[in-house]
Amino acid sequence: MLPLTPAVFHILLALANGEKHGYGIMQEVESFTQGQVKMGPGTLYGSVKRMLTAGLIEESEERPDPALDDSRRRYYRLSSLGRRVLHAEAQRLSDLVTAARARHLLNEMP
Amino acid sequence: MLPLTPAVFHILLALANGEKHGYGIMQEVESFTQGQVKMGPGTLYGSVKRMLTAGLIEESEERPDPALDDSRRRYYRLSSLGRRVLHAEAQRLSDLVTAARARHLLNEMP
DNA sequence: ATGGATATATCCATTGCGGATATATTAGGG
DNA sequence: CCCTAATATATCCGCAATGGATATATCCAT
Repeated sequence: MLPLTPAVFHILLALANGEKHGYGIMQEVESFTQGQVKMGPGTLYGSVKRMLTAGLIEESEERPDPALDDSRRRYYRLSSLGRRVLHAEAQRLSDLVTAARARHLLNEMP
Repeated sequence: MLPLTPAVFHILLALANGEKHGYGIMQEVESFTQGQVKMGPGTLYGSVKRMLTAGLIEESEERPDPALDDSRRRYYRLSSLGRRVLHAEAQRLSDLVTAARARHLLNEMP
């Protein structure tokens, strides 16, 4: 299942903080990457559909305070599989970063 | 230009240690990832061709000691652009790892 | 000399990306 | 109240990347 595509990894990472709706994921990814990664709707909703099929995420039926809600929204959360996959991918990336650091390709420890 | 595909990143990382030939890159990626990432010839040579076009790598004319050489081999090295791109991608990944760690998705510092 | 590993190359089906487009709803200003 | 912009989801489609299959040639050890 690994490596994950950047889109899938960003979506999982955004959901690790708690459930979110599609558009919210898009915004969080853009703000997190300071606008460097702009996920268009095709990528977002296409990825979400594939991730639902793969069992990485689940649609949540819980709605927040109706005053803050929007009836159009569909909320998603990590599945336990999704959390495990995210963990494994983060570990894989961490190993890559360590290797890059060993090759003097990075500034010192964050 | 970022994010890089896993194949391109692995190739750049393998070349950061010094110039290598295609097959050697394949072996290094497989051993580095403990067999988790197996880069087939289609991916390797296809990626190399694209990376030459993009100016990330250059073919090297220098041959090692003829006793250790193999006339079929084609050696590649990082270009200065390739090194800068690799640096930027490593930094990007490092930021992702930091974010993952903040979300308690990783074991402590390596 | 023969076979297996080494080495490069191309083809192609499948998949993922991402811009364009469409449509509906919500919120806010005039 | 109305109109617009932002929000929100969804699909289509061209393009690029992946990776297995295939092909071919060379090197090395037995």
